[in-house]
Amino acid sequence: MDRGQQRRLPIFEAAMAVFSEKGFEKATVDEIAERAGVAKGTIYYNYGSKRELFLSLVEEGIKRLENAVKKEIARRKSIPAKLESLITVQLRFFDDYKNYCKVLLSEVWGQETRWEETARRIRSGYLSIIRELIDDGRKEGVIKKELETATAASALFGMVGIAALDWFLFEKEYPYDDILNTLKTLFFTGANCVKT
Amino acid sequence: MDRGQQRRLPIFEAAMAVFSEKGFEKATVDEIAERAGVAKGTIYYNYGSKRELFLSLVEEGIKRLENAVKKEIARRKSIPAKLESLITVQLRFFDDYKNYCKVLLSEVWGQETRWEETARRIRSGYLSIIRELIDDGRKEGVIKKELETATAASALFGMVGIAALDWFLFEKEYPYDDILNTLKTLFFTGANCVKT
Amino acid sequence: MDRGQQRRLPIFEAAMAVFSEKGFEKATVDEIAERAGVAKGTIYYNYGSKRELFLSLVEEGIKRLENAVKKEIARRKSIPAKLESLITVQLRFFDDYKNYCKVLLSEVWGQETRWEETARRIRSGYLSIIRELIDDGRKEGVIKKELETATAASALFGMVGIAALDWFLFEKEYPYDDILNTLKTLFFTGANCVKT
Amino acid sequence: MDRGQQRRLPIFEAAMAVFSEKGFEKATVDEIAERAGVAKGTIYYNYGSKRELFLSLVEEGIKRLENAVKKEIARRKSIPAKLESLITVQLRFFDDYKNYCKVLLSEVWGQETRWEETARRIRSGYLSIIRELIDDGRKEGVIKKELETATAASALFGMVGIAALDWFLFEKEYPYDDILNTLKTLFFTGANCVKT
DNA sequence: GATGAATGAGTTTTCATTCAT
DNA sequence: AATGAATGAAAACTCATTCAT
Repeated sequence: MDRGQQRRLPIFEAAMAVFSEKGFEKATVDEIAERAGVAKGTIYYNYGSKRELFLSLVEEGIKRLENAVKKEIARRKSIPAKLESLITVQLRFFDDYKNYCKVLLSEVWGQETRWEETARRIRSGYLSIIRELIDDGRKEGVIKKELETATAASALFGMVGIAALDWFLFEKEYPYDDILNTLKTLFFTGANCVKT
Repeated sequence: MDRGQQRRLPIFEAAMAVFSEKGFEKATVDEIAERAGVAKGTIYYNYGSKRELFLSLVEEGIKRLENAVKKEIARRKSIPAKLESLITVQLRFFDDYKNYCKVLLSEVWGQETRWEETARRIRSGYLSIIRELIDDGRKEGVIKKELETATAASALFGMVGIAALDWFLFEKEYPYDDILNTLKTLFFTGANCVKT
Repeated sequence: MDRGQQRRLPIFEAAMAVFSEKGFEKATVDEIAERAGVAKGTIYYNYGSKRELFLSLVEEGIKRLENAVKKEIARRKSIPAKLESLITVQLRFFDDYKNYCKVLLSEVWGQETRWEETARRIRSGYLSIIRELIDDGRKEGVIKKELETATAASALFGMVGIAALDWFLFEKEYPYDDILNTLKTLFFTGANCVKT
Repeated sequence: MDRGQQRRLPIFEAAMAVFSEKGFEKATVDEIAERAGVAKGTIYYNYGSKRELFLSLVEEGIKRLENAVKKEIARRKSIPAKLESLITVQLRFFDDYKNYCKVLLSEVWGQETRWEETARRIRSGYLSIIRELIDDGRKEGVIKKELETATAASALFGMVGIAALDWFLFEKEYPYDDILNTLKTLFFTGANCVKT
């Protein structure tokens, strides 16, 4: 949402809806225009091209996720506490912006050739937040040294993201808190029972 | 590969290549035909439509993953050992079929409306293997009871899948074995250091 | 330049530049406005339409050519002297207004259906000046009677115009005066050597 | 007319008609398709793009003109006779292919930026034939030495071309032979009466 | 069985023009 | 008088699919 033009908001929201329902290719500018209640030309007047509209959407979303995460992390002292709120925030974000996350995963994570630069920026932007936390944790001795940082970061993102999507999109039988707890337990202490 | 027609194999492989490079929409039947070294009509003769070709590809792939996993799992006795080989096999599969996995993630996971039935089948097909293992493990007392089964299954799939994709597609600086070990450690014992 | 509005001049000049660079169709009102440093609406306020702007440009140009030619012609007494200065003036005009002449040739001479009335007026306006001179010359016995007047007029316009364009747009290796002399020699005494 | 596909000919001819009536920009592929009696896709199947279709038209035309001229020139012995038949052939060509010539002049001569390479090739291709003749004539002493070759060549092309166009497109009151004679007389002996 | 020329519905994009301010 | 955001008709081009050979 770069500037305050009132025309951009409805377009932005219609675009989010259509892109997440249809994917980038199947989404048509006609439909976005119709849902936004503006003429097709207005979209081009404001965004230049379908691709630009899409990218501005993606950028905006990731910015929101990063901000939300950074804000929460700053509040916590210990690394584990920071990682815990990262899980909480990412899960909530995936819930709040289901559609956006679907788009993110399917278009941007999937077809790196087409969104090359944007994809790379998004990935490294968000993942490096996680990576830094894990790295700091390893140095402080609260995170296992034997974990390879980058892999652990991707894994954390993946476990939260995929679990969230599967839950939001397909199964809803068990409560939200169960997911959150399961993910935290899994990440911090693993699946194995501690032998006593 | 339904039957043994020699025409189908080159088409199948060309399709895999093109779909994974371009995604379903951007891939053209013309290009698949050219790479397969057959005429465009031949594709329609053998597969009926672009969509059918794509779906047969997806089905075949998931069948291979399921078979590989089931075979390895059958060899192991204990649940943890079975889960360990599941991680190994899935990681290897993502490495062997990077392109296919990219397609899987971006097209099938992303746009459930369009591939609805197929997507659902794939997800529940593969995920239910994991779920069963986890469930059995909980009953046997080797997997933590407090984990919600479906979430843990999705999380396992997601951590392995996303870590694998990030590694294969973007960063390759650290050895394959590090990933494998990191993922196993993470899943079984978590990231936290054990206090002594 | 119909009236003295200061807004019209910059638009007029920007339009000349853009039309001659891009041609009528490829030229956009947006670009003309930008180069003129006015808002798009201002162009419509002053000229009504893109077409009107273009035509006013064309009219103005041809008026200038006609005036220049008529003024010089009036200074000379003999028909040959008048024709000689017509060649000189037309050549200079094509040099001074290269861009305009390009537009004239490509848009107005080419597509008579679209500018019908204007094209006809321009052609007959300027050509009839030449025709009259040739006709008078024939009557006076200084121009060959066997020449068909209209053809000779067109030919004179064409030889000067095309030679000028080719020189201004493509080759510049030989001096301006050579062209002028060559054209005069050619028109008055022809290419053949006089047998002695 | 590269190959013998029967579909290309009607498209080629419809394109010639539409381009010469409307000019390159105003001509629509839809209209060409309709007039050719084929589907729009067929045009793209055969020519790749509107631009390519146009250029293939232009190339083909200039090839025909060059061939016609070269053939006639080869038949004559003396330079003046060769130049005379050049005039004859060019005039006839402009008559036979009025529409093509209109396109040639208005699009290719006019907007050199857009057809750059093609325009340059056409111009130098045909003009260099004329230039060589004039150069040879100067060396042999049958063409006036004081004429600058390139200018004389452009002038000859221009006088024949513009006179032809003006006649074919606007005035038809006087017979074809008058034009031919007028042009020959003008080029070889000039407009001035020989003083006796 | 295989082919590839032909099709036409569907998409993105452009841009002259309008009109409320 | 001047502006520029908004419009929507029009155009180039793509490509899955068909079908005569």
